[in-house]
Order: sequence, then structure tokens, then C-alpha cells
Amino acid sequence: MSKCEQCIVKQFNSLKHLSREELKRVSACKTSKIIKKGKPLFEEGDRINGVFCIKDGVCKVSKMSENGRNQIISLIKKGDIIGERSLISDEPANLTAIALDDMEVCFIPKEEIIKDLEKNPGFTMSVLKDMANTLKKADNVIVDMAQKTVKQRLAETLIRLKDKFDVTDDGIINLQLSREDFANIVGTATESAIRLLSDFKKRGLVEFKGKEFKILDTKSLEKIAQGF
Amino acid sequence: MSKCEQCIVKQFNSLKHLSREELKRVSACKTSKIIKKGKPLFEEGDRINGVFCIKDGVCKVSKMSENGRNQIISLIKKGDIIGERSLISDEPANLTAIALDDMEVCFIPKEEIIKDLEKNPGFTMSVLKDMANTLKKADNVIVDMAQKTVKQRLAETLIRLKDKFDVTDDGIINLQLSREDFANIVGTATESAIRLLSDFKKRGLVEFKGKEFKILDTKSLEKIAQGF
DNA sequence: TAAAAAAACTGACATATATCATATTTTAGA
DNA sequence: TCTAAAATATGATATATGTCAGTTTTTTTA
Repeated sequence: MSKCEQCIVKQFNSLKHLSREELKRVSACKTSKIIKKGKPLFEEGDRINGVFCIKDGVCKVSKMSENGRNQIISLIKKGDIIGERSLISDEPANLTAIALDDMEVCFIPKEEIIKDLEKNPGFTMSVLKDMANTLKKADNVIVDMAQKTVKQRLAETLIRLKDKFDVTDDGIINLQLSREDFANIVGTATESAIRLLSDFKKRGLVEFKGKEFKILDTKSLEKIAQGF
Repeated sequence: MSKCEQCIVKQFNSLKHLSREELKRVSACKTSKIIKKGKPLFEEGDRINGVFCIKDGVCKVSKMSENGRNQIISLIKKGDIIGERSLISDEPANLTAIALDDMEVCFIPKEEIIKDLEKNPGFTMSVLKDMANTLKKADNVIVDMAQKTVKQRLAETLIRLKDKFDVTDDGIINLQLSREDFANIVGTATESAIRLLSDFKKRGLVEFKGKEFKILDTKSLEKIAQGF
């Protein structure tokens, strides 16, 4: 099994603040897992008892509403850490995480992370900063959900996806989303998402080939996102 | 000026984890302020450079959307602390806080809080827990905003307000919200909020006398919030 | 207290979006 | 490869909600 000390992925998250010693201890107690596309990392109500460090792949993090509809809260990719929240507040998971492609993740048990949080202020501060940032983004999403139209939100989503995920030379975004996933990110009915995406396609703003897609006209999408 | 060591308000927030010594230092550098109803504690883009501890009163925390409409993200009351986020991420405020009644607040400068975060793991952990909790709530709000109807959200809002704020013997909730405020919490047009509130009133679920209001039928409101 | 301004309210109407039904295409499984 | 199932697509229709316009009530201020 690979060692945390040598793992590039940690550069992208709070674990980079751990000392060599601390990393060795983490490495010794971590476990590696392969999560197949469509399978859950964890589900609402699970006691996670640790955090996941994403080595490769993408997952969608979602929650069921009382209406029985699913809402995707965020997409998590290589380098991200997930599960800190339930660990910190010592509660079962509030969200469900499902792999969008085959994933490689490392699981670090709770006790180890808690130990580091207690002993390494730099690490704690980094986790704190991370959370402050997530919270800021969440607030912005609330505003968008409450005040923007579905079309605006969909346009914005497309732009954000392009910025967040890798793009191949010919512009294809490295991400496998179903139309239902799009709908569940934006918070609309699948049919509405399909209609709007077709419309964007017709207008030459995006290109879809099955689930592969690329952004053709960012400027126009930005304008739509702003309400024009 | 009153001393933090003797202040009851700190019992309700992370400051309770500070030692007597630390509290004395905080007390020595804090400043007290009176914020008049309708006046801002801070506004989007301000560099706050510290945190506010709310000694008395309520404020609304909101953000402008690109559409030019205002969204209230949360209501902050006695005992709450606000401003930690910009402090931690060292960024200008992302939100605006405006007093809903006359407020009494203490301002603690950034350096003092940073010092405590560095030296007192219990305090840091408490701030971390607080933030994890806020984040969980934010996620739930996102789901509601995305998936519930305006009517559902308004019903839910009413219930939450009753639970969060003091209620007099005759059931009146100690909170001064305009119809526009209600609309901006729920994320709808003022007219729509007015219409739905009148409807709830007609059906005997709430009672309004000007801005004073009380919940008459929590059970029914809960059912509406769940979509019935 | 009167006048002006702001807030609350009501109605008419437009429209974005959900829902339901059905057709077509793609994917997965035997 | 064939079949069944799932995903995508499209149309018709219903409905929730936004917008605009105007009235009434409340609050502010001169």
C-alpha cells in the first residue's frame, strides 16, 4: 500500500500541514478502498468514524428532501477530503456520497485525525479555513437557489463544472453526469434540465455527445447566469 | 464597561472555553457598541477585523444576488458570535448584517481571537464544531430552497422562528420582521409572501397584529412544510 | 396634527417550471 | 446479438409564482 508521505494528493488538502512523523502515523493506520461507479462511499445516517481522502475519481454528495427528491450539494474530486464534518460534530452523516466513476480513496480513522487536530494547530487552522470556505460557498448557493431561475442556475453550473474539473485538449470535461444529475444539482425536474440543455445546445453554447460535454461559449453562459 | 468574565452571554458560545486569564485579556481589548434598529453591523465587502459577540438584540444576515434581490441567510441573536468566518479566511465580509431591533454587541479584535485559537485547542475545537453545525444547516437550507415550494418553505420558516426566538406568555414571538423580510428569508416576492401569510392567517394557523405574530397551529404548519 | 413616505395588501395577468404521457435512443444483461 | 431496462427526448397541460398596477393602511416626519 502506498505511503501518505509520498502521496501527491495530500498537497491539495489540509493533510499537507502534517509533519513527516504525523504522516507516517496516518499512513500506518489508513486503509485504501476502490469504490465502483454508482456505489456509495457512505450514506445518510451512516456513522463514518473517519475521513476519506480522494486519491482518484469523482463523487456526488447529495441529500434527500422531505419531498422525496434528491439534491446534489457538491461534487468531490481527487485531492479533496470528505467526512470531517461528521467527525468534528460527532454525528451520523447528514449526506450521501456516491461515486460517479471508479474511485480510489483512503480512509483515515477518526482517532488519528482527532489526535492531529489536538496536537497540530497548523493542521486545525487549515481544516478551519477549509470549512469557512465551504460555508461561504454554501451561502452563495443558497442565494442562487432562492433568487435565480433554473436557466440561470444551469448556466452557472456548466461554467463551474468547466472550472472545477479537468478538460481534455478538445475541451471535453472529465465528468460523467446524467441528465438527472444535472437536474439534481440545479434543483429542478429532469425534464426541465433536459429541455434547457437542449436549448443551450441548439444555441451553440454547449455540445453534448451522450454524457460527454464541452462548453463552447462561456461568455454567453455567463450572461445567462446573470439573468440576460 | 462590563467584563467578559462575568458576562452571561458567553455561556452560549465558544468563548465559554476560554480560561479566566484569556477572558480577562479579551475583556481588556474588546469594545462595546449600540447598533440602532435598521443600522448595519457590517456590510458585504467590509474588512471586519474581529468578531462580534451579540449581547442583546437580533440581526438579519443577508446577501444580494446578481439579480438585485436580497436573500436573508440567517438570523443572529443574543449569545451568538458573528464574523469568525471572514476572520479565519482573512477575507472581506461576504454578507451584510443589519439590526432588526436595537442591539448591544461587543467587538473583539482579530489578533486577540487568533491568539486564543493558536493557544487553546478547546476553544478552536468549539469554533470548529460550531462551523460544522452551521454548515450542516446550510446544506439543509440548500435542499429546501431547491426542492420545496414557497408555501412549504414559509411554513417551515414560521416553525423555526418559533423554536429559535423567545415567546411571550401569550405566544407572541419576540421578533420584528417586515413582510419583505419574510419574503427574503423564504426566497420569494414580497407579494407572494404576503398572500401566503394571509392565507395561513385565514386558515387559523398564525395570527398577525402588525409585525407581532404568533403560531396557532404548529401541527398543520409542519404538515404544510412536508408538502401536504 | 397634517402631509408625505413607506409598508401592507389585493387583483389581473404573464410566465417559468412541474407533471404526466409517450416516443425514441442508449445501455446493460442474458 | 437480442431483449429488457434505463436514460433521453418531446409534447400537452396545469400550476405556482413573479410582475405590474393600484388601493389601503401604517409609520414617519415636518
